[in-house]
Amino acid sequence: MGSQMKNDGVRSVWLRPRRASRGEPPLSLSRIVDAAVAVLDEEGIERLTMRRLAERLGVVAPSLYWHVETKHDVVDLAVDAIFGDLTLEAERTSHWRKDVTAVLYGWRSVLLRHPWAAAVPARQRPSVGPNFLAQMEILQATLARAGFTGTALSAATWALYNHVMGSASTETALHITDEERRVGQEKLRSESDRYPTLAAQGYLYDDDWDGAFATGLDYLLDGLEAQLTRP
Amino acid sequence: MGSQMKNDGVRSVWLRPRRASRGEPPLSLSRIVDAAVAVLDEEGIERLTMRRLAERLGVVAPSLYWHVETKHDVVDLAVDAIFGDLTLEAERTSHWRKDVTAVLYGWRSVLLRHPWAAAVPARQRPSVGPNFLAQMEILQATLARAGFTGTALSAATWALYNHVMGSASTETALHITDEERRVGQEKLRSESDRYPTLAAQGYLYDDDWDGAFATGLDYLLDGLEAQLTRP
DNA sequence: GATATCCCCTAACAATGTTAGAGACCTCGA
DNA sequence: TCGAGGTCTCTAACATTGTTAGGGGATATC
Repeated sequence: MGSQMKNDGVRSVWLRPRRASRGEPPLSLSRIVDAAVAVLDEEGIERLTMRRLAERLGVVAPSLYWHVETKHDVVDLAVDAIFGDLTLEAERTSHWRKDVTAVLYGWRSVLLRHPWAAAVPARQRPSVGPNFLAQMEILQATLARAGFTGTALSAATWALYNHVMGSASTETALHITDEERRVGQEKLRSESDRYPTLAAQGYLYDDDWDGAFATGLDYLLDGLEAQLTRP
Repeated sequence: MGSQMKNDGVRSVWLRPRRASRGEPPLSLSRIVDAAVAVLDEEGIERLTMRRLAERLGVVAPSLYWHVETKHDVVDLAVDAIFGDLTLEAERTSHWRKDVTAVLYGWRSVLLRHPWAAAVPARQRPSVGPNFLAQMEILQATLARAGFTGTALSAATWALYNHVMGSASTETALHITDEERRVGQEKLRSESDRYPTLAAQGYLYDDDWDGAFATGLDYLLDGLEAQLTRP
């Protein structure tokens, strides 16, 4: 019954951690964001708590609110931070397909390295941090250079965005244990009269996500290319 | 300060709602799911709580746990339920593109009518309820009939799935007030040196989501068609 | 040396998902 | 008719969460 915070109240001054022995302050926005990314990577998004985050920084939860307005801010900042690892130099070869592909594979690598990230835009709000906007700029500039304009450009951008984000998010959300997969397969097969195609095809077991991503992307790019050469 | 649940404790037996005057029991799985969909539609996903859900059913929260194991179950069931409105009869015209398009627009209409739904698969787990599986079966059967097999079939299915889900989820997550949009536009324009293409293009303001969805889908289908006619 | 500002602290709050366990009601066999 | 068991809802409580109110120490500024 409420036994977990009692001793904190009695903690004597001598044992209290002295304000960060020297130099750098214990807290700063960038330290918070770095710690948040670490927690998210190691423990997943549903384990990211203001208290856990604070603990990792040697601080208590309310202290974070001096630097941050809300927990959503932390997550938004974390998402944007991981896109900061990507290059800002768009490739500019003579093959726009290659250039676009390079950008998107960069995104994908980020999203797979930080499996919690793909779901965030759907969860609260599409990212509009500087790092992500920079990536969007690169993508759209590449497409514009390829010849897309107006609504075609907009549609192409969103289609590619959705493919990358959607693939990563379903893939990471579907990371299921082999056991669960076996059970699901069993169940699907037992109802193969209702789902004949799914059962035959092995829906959800085939886990060649990289292949599915690449092939799907090729479909999309084929369609985009056709749009360019046609009208 | 804690004034909203106090009178419940004193509520006399006479005022206590008598076990559903007659006939149907107050609770059942399907009544719970229906109520959940209603709450989600009216108040959004972050306002769906077990207590609110229970209240709508004239019941208290713990009672729900007799029928349901966890809140995730409720949401999963709600997602599957709304796909139950769709037809189970796949169209079988001679144009597979039309048939596929019909299926996907059905999905889209469901997701737009229930704007909370698109984010759920990313949030917790892709839907594998019977209604949604039935829709997947229809889609994949249609594609199979069109000539796709093996990994191509799988990639096509996921690409289309991601396009529909991704579009709906970014679109609903991005439903921003005009004010927010204006501010964002302002900011982007003020940094147009950093994001020249985005600023020129009007990234995030152009809100012709239907157009973007349709055009993007056409790109994808063009690519798929090319794949079919080629080897 | 006083004052203000910055930054972290303790304490507490309301809200949430969920569990433990009591008891009302119904069914059914003896 | 009685009682046992099952079905379902209740009250009570818990731990955990995001967040706020406000105290107070350190540091800079005059």
